[in-house]
Amino acid sequence: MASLQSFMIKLPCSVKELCLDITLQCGQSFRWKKTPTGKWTGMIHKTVWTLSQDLENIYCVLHNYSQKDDYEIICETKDTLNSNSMQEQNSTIKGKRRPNSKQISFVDQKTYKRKKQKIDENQMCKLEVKEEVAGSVPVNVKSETTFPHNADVHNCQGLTRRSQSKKRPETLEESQNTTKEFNKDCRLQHAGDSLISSIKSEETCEVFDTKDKDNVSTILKPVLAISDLVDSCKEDLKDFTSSEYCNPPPKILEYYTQLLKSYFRLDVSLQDLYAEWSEKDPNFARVAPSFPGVRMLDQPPVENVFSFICSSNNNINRISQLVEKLCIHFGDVECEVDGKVWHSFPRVEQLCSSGIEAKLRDLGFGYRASYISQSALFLSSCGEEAWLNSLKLLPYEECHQQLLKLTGVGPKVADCISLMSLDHLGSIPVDTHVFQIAARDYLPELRTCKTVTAKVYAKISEHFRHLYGPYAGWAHSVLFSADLKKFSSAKQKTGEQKKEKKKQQSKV
DNA sequence: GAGCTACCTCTTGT
DNA sequence: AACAAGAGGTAGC
Repeated sequence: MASLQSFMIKLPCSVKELCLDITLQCGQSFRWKKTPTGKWTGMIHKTVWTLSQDLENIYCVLHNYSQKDDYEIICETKDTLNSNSMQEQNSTIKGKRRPNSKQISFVDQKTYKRKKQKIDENQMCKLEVKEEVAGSVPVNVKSETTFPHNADVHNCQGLTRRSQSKKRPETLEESQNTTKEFNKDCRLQHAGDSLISSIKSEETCEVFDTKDKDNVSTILKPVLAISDLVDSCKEDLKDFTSSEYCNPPPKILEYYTQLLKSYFRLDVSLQDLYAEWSEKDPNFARVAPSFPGVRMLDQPPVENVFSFICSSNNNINRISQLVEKLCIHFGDVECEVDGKVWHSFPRVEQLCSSGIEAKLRDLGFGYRASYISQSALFLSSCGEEAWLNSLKLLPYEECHQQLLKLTGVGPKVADCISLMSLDHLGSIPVDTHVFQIAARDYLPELRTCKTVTAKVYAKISEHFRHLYGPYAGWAHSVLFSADLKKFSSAKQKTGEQKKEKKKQQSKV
């Protein structure tokens, strides 16, 4: 394995805009693992990250950064990033990206890894060029102190920002000062030490009152273990002063920052959308405060296709196990983090090998084994990821129809893929949960239906699309998260259910 | 075309 | 302990 380095990117992003704890375990993505310290480790395309957050920022540590990537990233993204930002400007209204905008996916830019293998032989020559491109930044020197780059590229529209961007330090002394300054800045400014200690008791979660009365209290109430959040933040402050991180050139930071922003779709202002949906739907308004920052990820389509083929008749835990098996047995080794080896999600060609169906059956995929092997062959014949990406340009209905050609992909899975990796943000995947929610809270006439037939499916998805508009799929995921069993403790602690619990306890 | 059922395996509930 | 039901469905009849 090439020598790999780590660095950290701090993304200014309110927990109201992105809540990792909900977003990463509400069944969109199956590869994020929560560490004992409450952080999240997982992969974004071929990069391995550990993420944590406090109320105002997301801290992202990249584990498998290789300086060998520099040259290609700098050269290949120079144009695409520019064209992307231009497209973003063109397609942005009041901090929101227009749904179905024909934006070039970040995934398309990430083919550099494969190309990288081809030019590895010429690496030395390339690296020399790289230094010229990168300018005066000493990419090969591991700095004594790390500077958390809070560059302008981090500026997300519609997101709250604590600190303004700072000038990059020129000398070691400057760097140290800036680091100190940054650490000071990075602390929970609204929450003093007394708050940090008091916040650990559960009661104070309800009255999380700070100088910022911008309803932080109502947001973070029950669903998050706030003490965990604060603990993890404290730990990150320690991490920032660590010398284990390298100091990559600004272009590289820009590239990876863009990768993160793209993955989390941070160009969309969630708070605006929540307000809009709450106005349209009292039920949403009731549920939303306990489930802030539930955001649709922009995931690699190939990974999504096979992950959701595994999802049929399975719960999230088991889907995660199956996806993990796919990666371990057919993907490439990327790096090791805290003793765990991370594998990339297999490419289509890796899922086309002979005898794969039998192997998958042995691994416990059951009847999904043949779906996976057939779909892999189909994708291989029609252009793999490029074909999937081309579906972004089609109207939603056509995209949906095309996806149904894949064996093992029915209406629900097709909608998951459309919504989570093909930019069709109005797609509503109707599963048993959504069916139950719809019958219970929106369409009582469905209560007599035993199963989700095509007719019922269409009725439910159209209802939600009409109710919520172009980002209906995002709103649906909030309702879906609120209904998930794993978050039921959050619901229990809210409102009347909490009172009922107390009553019952006092009776005993 | 609408509706029913088998399908793999694992977890959860009784 | 043993068994049934259900799990973010789909294909085939």
